[in-house]
Amino acid sequence: MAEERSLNFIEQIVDNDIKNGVNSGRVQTRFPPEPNGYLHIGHAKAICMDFDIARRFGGVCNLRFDDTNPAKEDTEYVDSIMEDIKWLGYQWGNVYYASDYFDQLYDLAIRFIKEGKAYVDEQTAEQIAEQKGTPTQPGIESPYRNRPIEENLALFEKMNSGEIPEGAMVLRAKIDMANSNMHFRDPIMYRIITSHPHHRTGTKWKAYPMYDFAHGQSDYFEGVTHSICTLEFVVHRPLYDWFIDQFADSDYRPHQYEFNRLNITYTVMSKRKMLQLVKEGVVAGWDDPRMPTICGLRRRGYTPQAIHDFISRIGYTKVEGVIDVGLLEHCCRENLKANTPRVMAIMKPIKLIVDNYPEGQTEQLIIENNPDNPELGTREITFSRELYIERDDYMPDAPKSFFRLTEGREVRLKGAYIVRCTGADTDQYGNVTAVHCEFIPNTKTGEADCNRKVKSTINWVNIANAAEAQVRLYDRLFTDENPGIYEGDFHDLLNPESLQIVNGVKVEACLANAKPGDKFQFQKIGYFCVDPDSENGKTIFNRTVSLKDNNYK
RNA sequence: UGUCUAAUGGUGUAAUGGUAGCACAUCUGAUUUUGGUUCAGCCAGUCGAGGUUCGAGUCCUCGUUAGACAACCA
Repeated sequence: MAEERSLNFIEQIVDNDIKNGVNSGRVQTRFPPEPNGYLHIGHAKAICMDFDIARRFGGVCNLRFDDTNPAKEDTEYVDSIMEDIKWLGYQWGNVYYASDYFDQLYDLAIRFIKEGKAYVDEQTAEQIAEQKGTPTQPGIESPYRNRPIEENLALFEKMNSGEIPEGAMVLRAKIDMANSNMHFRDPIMYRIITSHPHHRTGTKWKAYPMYDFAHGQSDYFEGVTHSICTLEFVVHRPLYDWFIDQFADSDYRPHQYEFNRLNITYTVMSKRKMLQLVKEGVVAGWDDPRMPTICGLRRRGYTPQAIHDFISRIGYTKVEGVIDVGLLEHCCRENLKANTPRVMAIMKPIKLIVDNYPEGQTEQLIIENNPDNPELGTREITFSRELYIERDDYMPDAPKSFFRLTEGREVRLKGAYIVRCTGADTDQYGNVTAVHCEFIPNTKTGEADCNRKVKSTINWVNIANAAEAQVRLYDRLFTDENPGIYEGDFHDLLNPESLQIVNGVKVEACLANAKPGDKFQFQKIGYFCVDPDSENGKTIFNRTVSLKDNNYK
């Protein structure tokens, strides 16, 4: 690659840190998902950042599950997260869990108490919230703030032994109730959770650390140098640094950097809303092809390459914006274009009878799988007197701008003859039941008259050996460009036509053997991927993305 | 009426004090055995006002606008 894109702002920081010998010039990152949902394309952006920084600067990226809230977390998610990261093409150095550090964090909390930097508060959540103040008003101190150290120690131990019920007490850092940064107003370090066992430690612990008391410490324990996250954590950074400064015993420090999270038009990128869509059955599951989850995109037919291309094009900055979903689709087409066979599928079939082609006769034609990529080879298709074509490819009394079949007009049947339309049969209601045509001899590829000019080439499949398929046409889940910021109920914005199922689609015989995950271009229609729901004899195709919009239709 | 973060074509991003460039989208024309692709072209931008400088998108000041933050979530 001759042209090298410029470094993004975080890569520049890492580059400078190495030059300046910060943390001995070491680079260590981590991807820290909470195992409480499936990864989505926003996570993919973070994954690419964390892993690519490590790869590019000769460091390591570890996987760390931020599992400090047993009420929300589950091993189901751990497994899917690992699968999705691997699918994107990355391999972590080590797998860590924040829960691995529960002992260390507990000891650290005790140290904070002993140093007079933490206290047990037994007010209700509401009282604590009230005393927190507002951004423009300082908070007020808890009446328990100056409890003797020995009492704090004893109560904290009880918080974790099960003697104190959930919600009755918390451990708070004693910092500054008037700080302009709300996160410094005596943040909660530990809370009690007894209603849900932890997915790894079971019921061993009753008190669990909060994010702010766990994340930075975990980074420190592991030796992370660059702790990269999204912009909403900017306000947490001073606290991240503060906690570490209280106990760090060397010059080494992890540093947090933040980039803009990914928003895409016509979709939501919040785990909470996605979970809601799944639970309410609005979509069929986390891997529903309409979901922006990694597994959803995979099932939809997106490739890791397409996702990487997309991520590299959108870049990393500190500006919050919304990416046009059209860019994602562009990257997908771009990747699939040369890598998928192009086949013929007829969505709304109507019979085409070639009246001057002998009844009972067939011929095998050789057709390229992808004219843009000869490596994909060729295949055989069967031509005969009776074919299926798209109903929309015939129009009686068509205007001049219609390039396809109408009485007297000629089109090419893709990979076969040029035919002239001679008319159509209609039923008693005037509906077209079959189209008639005559083929023009010597117009097949390579034959004498093959260069005869026609306005259009249309798709067809042979009736006798066509395979039948179900096609699932997916569209955007929301009708609004930015459903994420809609103030009302987001159900209002759901697109009722986000899934359209088409049965009775006629496809080339060769597709009868297609396997889940196989990808094709249905010529003139779009890119399709075989769905795992397919059964023997009933192939289901998901539309990954349509071809760019036609001028006509 | 707090703190923090940011502001470059419609959208996303680059230019690291020295020619404002790229991509997507839109539109136009050519090519095409996909009304796809490809190729060529058009349109279109530094939030505002001062200042520093030979020179400012970039540095400084003051505005304006937008977003984040007041979970026992992460």
